[in-house]
Amino acid sequence: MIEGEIMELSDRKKKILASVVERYIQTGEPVGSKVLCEGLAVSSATVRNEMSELSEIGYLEQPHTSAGRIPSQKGIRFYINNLMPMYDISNADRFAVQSRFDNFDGEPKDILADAAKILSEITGCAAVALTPYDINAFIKKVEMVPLGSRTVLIIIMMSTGVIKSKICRCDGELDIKNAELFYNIAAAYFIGRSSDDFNIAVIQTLAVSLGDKALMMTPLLVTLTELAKEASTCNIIIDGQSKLLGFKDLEPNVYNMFEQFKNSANIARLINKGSEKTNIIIGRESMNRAFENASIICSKYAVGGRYVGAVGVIGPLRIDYSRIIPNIINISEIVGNVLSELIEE
Amino acid sequence: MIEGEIMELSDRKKKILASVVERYIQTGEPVGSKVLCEGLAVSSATVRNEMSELSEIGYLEQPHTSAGRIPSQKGIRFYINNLMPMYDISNADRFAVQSRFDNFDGEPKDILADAAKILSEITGCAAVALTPYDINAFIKKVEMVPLGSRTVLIIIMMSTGVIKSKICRCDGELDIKNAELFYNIAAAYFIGRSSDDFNIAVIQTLAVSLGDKALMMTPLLVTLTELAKEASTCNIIIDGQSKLLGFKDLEPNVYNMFEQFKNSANIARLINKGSEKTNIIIGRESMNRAFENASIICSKYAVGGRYVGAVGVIGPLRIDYSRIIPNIINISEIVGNVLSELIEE
DNA sequence: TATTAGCACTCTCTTAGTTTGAGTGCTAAC
DNA sequence: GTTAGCACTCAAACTAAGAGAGTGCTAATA
Repeated sequence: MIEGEIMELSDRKKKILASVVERYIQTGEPVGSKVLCEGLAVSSATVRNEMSELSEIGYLEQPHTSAGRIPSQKGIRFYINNLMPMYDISNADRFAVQSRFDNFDGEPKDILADAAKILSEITGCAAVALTPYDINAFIKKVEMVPLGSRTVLIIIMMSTGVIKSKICRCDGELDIKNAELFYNIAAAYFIGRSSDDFNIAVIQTLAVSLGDKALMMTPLLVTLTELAKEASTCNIIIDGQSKLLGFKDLEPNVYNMFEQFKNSANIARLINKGSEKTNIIIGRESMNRAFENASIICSKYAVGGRYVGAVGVIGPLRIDYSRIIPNIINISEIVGNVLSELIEE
Repeated sequence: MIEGEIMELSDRKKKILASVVERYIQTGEPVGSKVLCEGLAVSSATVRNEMSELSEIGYLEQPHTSAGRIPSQKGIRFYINNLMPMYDISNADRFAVQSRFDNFDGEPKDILADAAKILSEITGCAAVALTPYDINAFIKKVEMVPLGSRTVLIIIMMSTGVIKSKICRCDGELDIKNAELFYNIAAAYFIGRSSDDFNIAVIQTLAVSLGDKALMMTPLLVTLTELAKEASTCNIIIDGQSKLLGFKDLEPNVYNMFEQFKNSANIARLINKGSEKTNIIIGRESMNRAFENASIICSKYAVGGRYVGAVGVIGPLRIDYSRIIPNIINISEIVGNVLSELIEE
């Protein structure tokens, strides 16, 4: 065996590696040469020789000398890239999921919460969903609704379909004139712009130009700016976290994983990684200690032809990839379709 | 010792019980007679006799014959009711928390989320907060905002200060006339009423009376009904769940506890239990297996002079009661004040 | 040359036995 | 009522031995 790294594996080695991975995923136990030679027309000794070579090039490893082999993370990666059979999801399953989104009537985050819930149910793992984030998102509509004499609800709608509202308390009476001024300012400075186009400094400049109306308008504009920021940042929704408690492999990291889940930005980066639609992150590939024994499988959804978010599953390394991957892809496509319908009107 | 149950404990027994509870809370280890006799001017044998009697009446228990004593749940209950010193929270601490709510500008659920967060930080345990629930709550205001030609956002504001909004998709163009009709219906049938006053059946009757406008109005009214229901049900907010993973005592139940947290109604019932402002639930008193090894400490907050919700902490039985209780009470009072200010205008 | 049977070897896991130490309960004396 | 003294109990930490699964290596075989 010279230069294992770039060597093309023999068919028999591939078959053995695939068997080890599949058995390991099923049982969680190291796999010995004896059970493997049943499926191949060779003796256990031959299998042992092959396994020993697969160990040398880092695809298999041994928990200890007298145990069978388990696939290394590198081995799982090779299996996924080259050996894993890819079944398509059955039409029955597809429609079962689809039907849960029919007649959907709500905001993007509700759809994504549902998607995460379904995904968690199907997979038995934790599921993550990201709300749409589009670098080109802009404010589509701004509305205000007076709730009390000095309290208004400000509502913002983004081009991504995201809707957010926030209460704002004013320093003075909010009459028709002030409302009109607010709408004019919104139309002139906010609508059609992205949240990157303004910040507190811009608001201050704007406020100065308003003269004696500044005192009245500033809280409203600050709230609007905050809203735009919030509506433009991608939120993460997690469902079924507690299911991770059931996996022994994850036990040493489960607390850290839970802590990571609070760090939306980190998770979003992980889930959105890469430019491919579907992305699988095996253990240490995440470059995050909390997930060193976890697998993250995610699939981006497209709204209006652009990838703006993703849904995914977080589980143990020995997750049932070939069953779960098509399900995640299916849901990401359904979510994309539903969200696309929402904004096109 | 005749009839232990109703016997008044001697001062020495009280002192011993208190010492056992306090030491156990601090260390988590069974407490032996040797360490206890240091604080009392008696020998360990005397302490052993006393402990043996405290065990007989069920205030102490032994993990096994040759271990020290730990307080039983009944023992902890007695300690809390009769022996625990109650310190008041320092002014510095009080103001530190108060300052985090100054200039608060938002919805009740944001305040409660902040309260839960702070409580979880202070206590190192999971914290729960209930959004205001008032059996006498009524709809104070209804608004609608068109977002697209067939999409409107309906907004509801309750007498409790709770604000909710929801998107509704209509079957036809929503012109001024339809909007006016909607506002008229809202004023006539919804505002001033509680969510118990209407349901799908009422809406159907109402729809029939609308004649050819029914098709247009029904989705709006259904959404409004759903909103009223949602805004009237008490939501629970949980923070710091993952902190429970750190407590060994809770380990066997932590998965079940996490599952329970999804059942808002159950948790709400538990947290709102009793008529006292402050409520402590020791283990099995919760009548819920998931919490049989947990303590729940909660304190109700008042809005406009009525208890409408509560904040609380969930942790192990050996939680530091005397430090945590005043903190929970403090936060519940601050939350009540902030929420009361919000609705009075 | 690739494959295989055979066998010594390694290492975990289980079970049983031992020791240690903390802490108790009881008794008899104070 | 209190205490010193002592036998007793039990968990936890070690040790030892045996079983079992699975390996690596070697020499024979096709």
